[in-house]
Amino acid sequence: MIERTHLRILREIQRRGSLTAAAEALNLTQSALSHTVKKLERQIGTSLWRKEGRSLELTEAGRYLRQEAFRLLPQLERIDEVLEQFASGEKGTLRIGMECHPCYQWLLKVVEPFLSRWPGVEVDVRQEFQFGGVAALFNHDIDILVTPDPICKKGIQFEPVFLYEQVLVVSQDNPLAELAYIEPRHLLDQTLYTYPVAIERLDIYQQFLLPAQCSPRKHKTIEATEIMLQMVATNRGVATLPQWLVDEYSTRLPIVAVRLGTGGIAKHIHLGTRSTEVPSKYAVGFQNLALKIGETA
Amino acid sequence: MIERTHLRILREIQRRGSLTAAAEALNLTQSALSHTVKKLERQIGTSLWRKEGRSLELTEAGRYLRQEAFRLLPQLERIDEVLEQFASGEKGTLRIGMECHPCYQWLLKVVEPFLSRWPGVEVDVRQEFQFGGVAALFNHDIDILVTPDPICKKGIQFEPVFLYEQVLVVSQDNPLAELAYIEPRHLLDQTLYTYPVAIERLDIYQQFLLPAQCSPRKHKTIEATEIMLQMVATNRGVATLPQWLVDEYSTRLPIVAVRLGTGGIAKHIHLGTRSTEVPSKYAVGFQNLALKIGETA
DNA sequence: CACTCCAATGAATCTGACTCATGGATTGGA
DNA sequence: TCCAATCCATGAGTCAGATTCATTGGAGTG
Repeated sequence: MIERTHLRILREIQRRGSLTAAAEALNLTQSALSHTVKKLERQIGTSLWRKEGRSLELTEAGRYLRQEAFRLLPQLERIDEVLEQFASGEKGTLRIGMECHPCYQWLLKVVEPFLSRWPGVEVDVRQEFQFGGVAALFNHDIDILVTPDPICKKGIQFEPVFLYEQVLVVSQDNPLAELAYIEPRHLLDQTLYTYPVAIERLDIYQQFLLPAQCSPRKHKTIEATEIMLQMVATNRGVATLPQWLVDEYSTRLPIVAVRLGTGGIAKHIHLGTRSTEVPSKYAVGFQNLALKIGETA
Repeated sequence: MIERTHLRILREIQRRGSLTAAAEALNLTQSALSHTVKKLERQIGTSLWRKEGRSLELTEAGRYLRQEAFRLLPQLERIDEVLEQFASGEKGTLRIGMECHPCYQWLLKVVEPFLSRWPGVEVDVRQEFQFGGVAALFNHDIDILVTPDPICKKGIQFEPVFLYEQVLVVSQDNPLAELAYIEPRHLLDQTLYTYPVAIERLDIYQQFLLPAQCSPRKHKTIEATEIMLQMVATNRGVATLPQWLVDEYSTRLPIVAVRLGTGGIAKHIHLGTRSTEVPSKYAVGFQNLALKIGETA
């Protein structure tokens, strides 16, 4: 069985021209190399060198093996390098799970500087979880969970990275646009657009409408943010979105953000990670970037 | 440093699904494998598996290494195979040196069955030697020397493989064609064609003309046998060639072979080899084939 | 002929790969 | 829920084989 050392010996003897010099290059004694070579030749049943004067000349089998050595050794060395990168945290894949629709817009802002800071790292964003984001974290399907609803559980830790206010978006033409803040009853005759998720996960219901035992005239779900806002802009209904997200669209669309209730609805984007293991360098780097961007926003 | 065993472990754990099963497949204890894996992980500084329940799941670095294992191991195993072929004598290159021009025709008859008998062996025929065929044998430039003039020397052995008669070739129109045998004086008014080699190596001079102190009217050299015989056929001159070679052309060309002297000139093709080393199986096979074909001819 | 360079070899040593014995964790079934 | 089975981890001890040391012998060189 040809081992890596054998290939290295072949290559080094070729490069240095003599067994003695090769031994030195390999940090071995001449004797060690001679023994190893003899053993290899005995093992494979054919000689690889023949003595020519006081130096060595490769046999045909030896020339074949030398050729393979020069071909394969760089590949093995490349493996070492790549593994080193994995070990140092320069290389890898960061799998990010998303549990809130608008978070995606925010995530894009973090991913961009992240990718240029960590050129060896792939980013993989997943949004559909059979058993929820926390389970996906547990199963190692993702490494970081982006969610506004941290579910404290053993082995999982959450860290808030971005504070924002959830607001009502209405058309400039909507009378609600004039109000200082919205009360639940204001929505009684409005059509409400939301992302298609369970009502339990919609803050507008949980923190605003249900406590006041109100409900909108109609509730429609839309997947795409852009289209949802176009519906709002043309005064077909109202929607709830993060303040910062509305700001981004309000220059292009005739929409207005209005506070929900007197104090507004405050939300935090949290990053969830497994607390049982040491995170990769780049995962930590991602969290730091997320925090930094959360502060400046 | 990734070693071949590491790659084998990666592959076997993948194939068998568990470390214990892989250990069995590799003729090792589960403990040995566990130790080796741990050591490897410590060495490269990153884990390759993580415990998932009671089985192992590859990490990203592990998946990378597994992929490389499945890519590289077959190549290493191929090397083992090829070296085995070299060792068994199924594979290699037989380098044949030629010292006589007409020998080439004879050689072709041997090479053809040789190539089909030894499919893994390359044949390399060389004809130009700076310091002669024997030196080429010594320098390992060739493995077998085909020559009619064995030069006994220590470390080289010769074996006769083919006996033939050297004859004079003349046109059917040439009066010499009627003779039972040629005497030296018959060539005094003939043009003699030979291959372009030193006169010392031409038997027609050494064994026939010079002893009788005769020489032909003209001596011209031609490299190609076919053209030489066409010159002879059109009665532009005469030539000396092996009997068997003339026989092959005499059906197509109006030429006749005539014995040189009363007893003729007998020649042997010899095969020279190095006596200091064990010849490869296929070299021995070549000699046997040469002998067999020499007998049937 | 002396000297240098290089490889081969035998004996001694020492590293590290492997085994043995055992424990802890997980899983499936009674 | 408990038991048995399965799987991996770990520490201690063993042993083969890789390596070194010391020496020899051959082949060029001046």
